[in-house]
Amino acid sequence: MELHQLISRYQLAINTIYRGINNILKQNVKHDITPDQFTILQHIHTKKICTSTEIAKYFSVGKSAVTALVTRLFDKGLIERIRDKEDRRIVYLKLTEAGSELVERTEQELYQVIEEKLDHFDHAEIEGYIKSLEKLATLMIDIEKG
Amino acid sequence: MELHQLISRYQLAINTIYRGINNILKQNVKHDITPDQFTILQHIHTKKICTSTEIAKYFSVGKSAVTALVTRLFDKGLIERIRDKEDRRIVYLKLTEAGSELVERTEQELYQVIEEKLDHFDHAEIEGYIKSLEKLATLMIDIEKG
DNA sequence: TATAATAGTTCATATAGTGAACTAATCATG
DNA sequence: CATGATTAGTTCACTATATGAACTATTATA
Repeated sequence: MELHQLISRYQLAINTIYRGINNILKQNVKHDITPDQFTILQHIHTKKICTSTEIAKYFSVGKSAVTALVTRLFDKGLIERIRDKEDRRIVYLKLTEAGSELVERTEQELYQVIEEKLDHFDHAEIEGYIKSLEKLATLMIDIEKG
Repeated sequence: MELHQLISRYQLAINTIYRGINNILKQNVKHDITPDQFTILQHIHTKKICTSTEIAKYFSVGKSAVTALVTRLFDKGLIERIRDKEDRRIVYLKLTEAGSELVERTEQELYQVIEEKLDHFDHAEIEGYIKSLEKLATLMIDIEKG
């Protein structure tokens, strides 16, 4: 099997999967925010607290894009900006009570939808696929570093 | 293993992988087009010929978004619009000579970059991951249908 | 033939991205 | 310790992509 062909199959598969997930997000992330905004909220939620620069690096976008996005979420009352007292350049981002609730409620809704859909399939088989995915993710990180 | 936890791991892995690919695209798709535009060109290239409506359905976006994107590609001389003679509502989209060349050249460049990176890893192992990915893609299509 | 449906475009508007120029704060070195 | 470099974040002008409603033109159908 040629690497060339593998890459092409890989690209097709990953696009199909990603489109599928994105559709599930589009159809189920309600509450007046976009899928992108939800992704950022989710990121802050798992990190508890973080900065714009961290988000920009993690998602590989410019800092100005993050400022704009964060401002929209701030205006909706979903995150707060807290200045560091030691280093006053840094602004920490943290979910507000409303933001946490929104993330948790939406995750629950998403899980319910996905679980219903996955219930017809063999769980052990699915777990196998996901382990492969995780190894691929590790490989991707290795590739990006070196 | 709970489904809930599996989904969460899945989401993290797929995001990592997708971000990685997107970065490779961003860094390597030159030639004055965006990654989104390249994706559409690639789609038309594999289909040989298709319509705006097909693209809109495939990528789950509105027809007006496709019109805008196609217009940009048309203005760059990368695709042509051909009216159906039987049904004059339909406009077929096809790559121009320049468009085909751009897709093929860019794919070659991408493959070269990725192959270099993958060369340090076990090919059989990678093939296993990709087979898992493909099964997951099939599962995703099943989920979307039913 | 009148009415539905379909393919695609146009328009107003919102979101998300870039990169350059900027402010403010901190670091680092001669 | 002063000055220059670096860092964090914002602002601005601009572009790309997305939505949905209203529209034109064409074809299908009852």
